[in-house]
Amino acid sequence: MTKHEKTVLAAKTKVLKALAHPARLWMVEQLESGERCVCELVDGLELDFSTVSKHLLVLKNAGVVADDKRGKQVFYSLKVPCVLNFMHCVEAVIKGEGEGF
Amino acid sequence: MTKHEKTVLAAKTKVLKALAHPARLWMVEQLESGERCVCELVDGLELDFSTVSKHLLVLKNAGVVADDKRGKQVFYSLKVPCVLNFMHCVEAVIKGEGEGF
DNA sequence: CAATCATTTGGTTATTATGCCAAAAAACAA
DNA sequence: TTGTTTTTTGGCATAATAACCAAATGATTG
Repeated sequence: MTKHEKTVLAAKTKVLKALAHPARLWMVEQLESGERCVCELVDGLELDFSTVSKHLLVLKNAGVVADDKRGKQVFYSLKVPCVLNFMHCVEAVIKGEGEGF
Repeated sequence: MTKHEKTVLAAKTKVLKALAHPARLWMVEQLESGERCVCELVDGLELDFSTVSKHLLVLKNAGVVADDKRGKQVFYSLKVPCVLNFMHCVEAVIKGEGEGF
């Protein structure tokens, strides 16, 4: 494996890791229907404000979401909606349909 | 969030976590062009046989790959090829194309 | 059966991730 | 300015991952 291939692999992995946590995946799914402020996400999850904030940072660093501060609130939005298409495939895995898609 | 929603989320997360490691993702990509025995995957990665074997177990438990023992060798194959479609989206994230797909 | 090859399992250690609390910032209101 | 609201940051304890080595298993060959 070349150095470049390793770099590409690491970059892909970073995105996947960002999505690979229930709280983060839930937030990404919420953002499918539009932006949300941090407080709305905290309400949905049963986690500390600081914890949610850190999860959002992980998603942001991976390039999955964008943040926009307006007044006292920070609104997060989905930068790359295609990540959710994938979930249909994942659902196929879950249902054990195999060979799908 | 209902108990059922949590269960679904955990199942999706399991698949994503399985893919979210460079060695495992690399192996999945290799399997795109057909089954491979463990030894072939060990050759490509610079990892111990036992480490590769454990990574394959993670992928198997997540439902992403299937194993088939034939003679002394165990062949792994991709159960759900659609996981690779997703990588096009991930590549869009990496390139910072945003808004893609 | 003994020896060998391919793979898995068990155990240990190092690194990374997660969650909470407390405190700092940033924007606004009084 | 002082206080209030919203979010982020720092620190710490605990849990989950990942890698290696050594040993065990399973299938085949001599």
